Amino acid sequence: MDHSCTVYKTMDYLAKKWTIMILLELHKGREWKRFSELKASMKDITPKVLSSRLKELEDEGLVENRMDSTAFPVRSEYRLTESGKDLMNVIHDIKMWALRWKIQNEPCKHLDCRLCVL
Amino acid sequence: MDHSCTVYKTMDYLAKKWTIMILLELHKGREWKRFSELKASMKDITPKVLSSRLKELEDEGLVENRMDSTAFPVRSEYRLTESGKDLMNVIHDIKMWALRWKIQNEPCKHLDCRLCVL
DNA sequence: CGGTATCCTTTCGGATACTG
DNA sequence: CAGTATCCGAAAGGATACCG
Repeated sequence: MDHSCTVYKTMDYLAKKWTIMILLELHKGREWKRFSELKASMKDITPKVLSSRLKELEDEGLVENRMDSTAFPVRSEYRLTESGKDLMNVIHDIKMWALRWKIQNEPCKHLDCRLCVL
Repeated sequence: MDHSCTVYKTMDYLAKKWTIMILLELHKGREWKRFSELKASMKDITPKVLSSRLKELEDEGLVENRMDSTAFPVRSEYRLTESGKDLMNVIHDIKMWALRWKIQNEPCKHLDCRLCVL
């Protein structure tokens, strides 16, 4: 397997567990979201996984973080970058493909599919 | 994590190791490709993984198989279905996104990026 | 040829406790 | 609050041998 393939590399982190959901949460509503807020919005995600996904997405340039260390407790927030927002269009294309060819699929349950911001 | 999300489910099998490469191989050149031919074209893939990926893709309706059991040795061939071909457009969109935002990436090495059928 | 069966290593992610 | 550290079980995938 060749990890130099740009498509492969992209899929590789996008498909990790929770990644899409995190992007989705960051895409909804207000820009900046706190760690605890993200955690609360995703039932069952563990802090370890959330932390490591956010770090990966930062490394890939899809997410940016700002921190206020002077505050106590420390305030840390995340949002999508421009490339992150643009990626949501691609994810939308994936959804459209799926709806074109997978009509027999059950609608998503964790979110109302019609309200899904994807 | 909710496995009812159609986007998540799609990403889930697309990002498995070798899947994209297999789709790419099926997308190139002649329609029907033999098992051994696919295997030979992907250095290092094991028969177990190739077999299981092809099965997943068949289950998802992206790939179809035809077999001639009367021949000896048995002749088995695979090709993309219509939805599989359509998915290549989505994969192309992913590539375009990556090229838009990841210009600093090294070009792919396993294939000449400019010749890549994606 | 076109796979399957078996074994084994590595990676992933869940659970939980802890800290500045 | 915003993570990190540790431990653990499950699952993925590589290596290899084998079979109709």
